[in-house]
Amino acid sequence: MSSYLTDFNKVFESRVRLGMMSLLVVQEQVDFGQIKENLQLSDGNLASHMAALEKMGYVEVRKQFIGKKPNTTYAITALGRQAFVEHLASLEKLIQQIHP
Amino acid sequence: MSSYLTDFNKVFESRVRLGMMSLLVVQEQVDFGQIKENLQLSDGNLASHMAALEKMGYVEVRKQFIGKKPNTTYAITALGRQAFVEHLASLEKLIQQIHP
DNA sequence: CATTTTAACTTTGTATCGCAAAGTACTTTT
DNA sequence: AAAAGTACTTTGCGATACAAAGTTAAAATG
Repeated sequence: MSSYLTDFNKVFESRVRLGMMSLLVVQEQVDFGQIKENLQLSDGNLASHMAALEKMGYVEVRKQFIGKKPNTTYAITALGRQAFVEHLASLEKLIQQIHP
Repeated sequence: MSSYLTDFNKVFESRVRLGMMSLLVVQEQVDFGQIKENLQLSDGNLASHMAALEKMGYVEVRKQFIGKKPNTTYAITALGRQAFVEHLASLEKLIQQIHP
């Protein structure tokens, strides 16, 4: 397989996880509600896709209380940032190869 | 969902189909063997992913004999080229938004 | 002529995925 | 006490991905 394809990260082949990482890479803290609204996901779907990113070590969870309400925020890890940036670089490379 | 994500084409969310379209968009004729070798696919996997692209009208099949051997080549359609270029444009847009 | 090979599939079986809906736990608001 | 909010987990089901094996038809080989 050509290198620019093997470089793609399997975990980012999902529209939902791509969207999550896109939010997390530009904003250091994103909470459950923001992600849910922005990506229009059900609670369960959000949780399971986010769990996949956590499992890879790409995302960290922070649980806190805001006032009296529980609040879950997510943050990208250094590893996650690196992996995502590399994935985007591979995409860019593919695009370059196709219409330089 | 943010627009740059809804614009993604579901059929191109697969590494294999992305690879196929990448080959087809730069080379007008690509045959079964070339694709198989380039993407390292089993016959069956190749055929079924290609069938998905055909079903969308993105790819055309051309069967012929080269000498005495049967030969199947694939070619991108105008529709396929358009869809793929739009998909790449959405990816590019995402990348731009993330690190302009 | 019979067997094997080649090309390109199709079928089958299995494992994984994606998603909605429902259920859970704990707390707060009413 | 009951209802609602937050963040899940579980369940169930249809779709997907893949390898492996089976199929078809012609060609090459013995």
